[in-house]
Amino acid sequence: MILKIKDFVPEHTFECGQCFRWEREPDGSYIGIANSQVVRISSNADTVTIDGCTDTDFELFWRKYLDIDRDYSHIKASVNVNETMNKAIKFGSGIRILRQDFFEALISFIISQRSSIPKIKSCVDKLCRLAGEQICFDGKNYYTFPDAYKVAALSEEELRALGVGYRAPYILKAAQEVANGSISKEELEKLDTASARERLLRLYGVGDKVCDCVLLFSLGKYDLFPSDVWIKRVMEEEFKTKSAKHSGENLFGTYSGFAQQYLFYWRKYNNA
DNA sequence: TTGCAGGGGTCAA
DNA sequence: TTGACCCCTGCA
Repeated sequence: MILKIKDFVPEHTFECGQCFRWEREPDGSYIGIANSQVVRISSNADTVTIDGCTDTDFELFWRKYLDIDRDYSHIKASVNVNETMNKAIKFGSGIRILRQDFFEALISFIISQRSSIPKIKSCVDKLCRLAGEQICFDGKNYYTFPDAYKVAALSEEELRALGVGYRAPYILKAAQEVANGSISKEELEKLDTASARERLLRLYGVGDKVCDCVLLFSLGKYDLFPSDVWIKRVMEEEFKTKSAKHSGENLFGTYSGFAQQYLFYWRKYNNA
């Protein structure tokens, strides 16, 4: 599958902190797994190649997952409000916000709290190996993210053995609530952003940051501006404000999530 | 080798 | 508003 597309650089999209299951290969391509499918994505100039994906797979899943139909040049123009944003947008010019699975995002971002990206990836990978389904791609084995029933059936001890520490009971309770239907993607999708936040925050172990990441990266609530240490730093340094989330959402409105990703990626990885 | 600080937070007091 | 929390990594 070969696409003509602007504003999509695999490195920017898969390394900007929104996802934990895409790995860079020696040739610069990325292999990842979503929707029980493994694919390899590479790019040059205005062309993106997806290996391991049929036309049907693309239309049914990857088009939406990769946010192919969104006009990012319009978004960039809208959030380019000052010199800082201009630099951040140039630095992460190929970022796209993925539409990830709700349950996977929920558990992954619960795991992410007070943890580094390599550690998060390692824990998520161990969880998938423990409870996911094996898929072979290019001679190697990959594992799907387990569904809520599988995770809910694990014991707290099994989860702790993955290295998630005090987050084990958070993961277990969240999985149980999704498995028994007391919270669902469908329910949250129907709610406006404020109501969806209120509902998701009722989950034990889900605070402001995790909540906003889940809603932004799996349900497309783009008016959220998840605020972590990096965003707080950049908002304080460049925008002279201490209330990062509030200021970001006021400034960027319906495009807050995109602005947040450009700023996060720039502040964390631009060491110039 | 050992010790310690800190990492994409959240809960409870 | 503050301390505790689980585990791992990097660095004296």
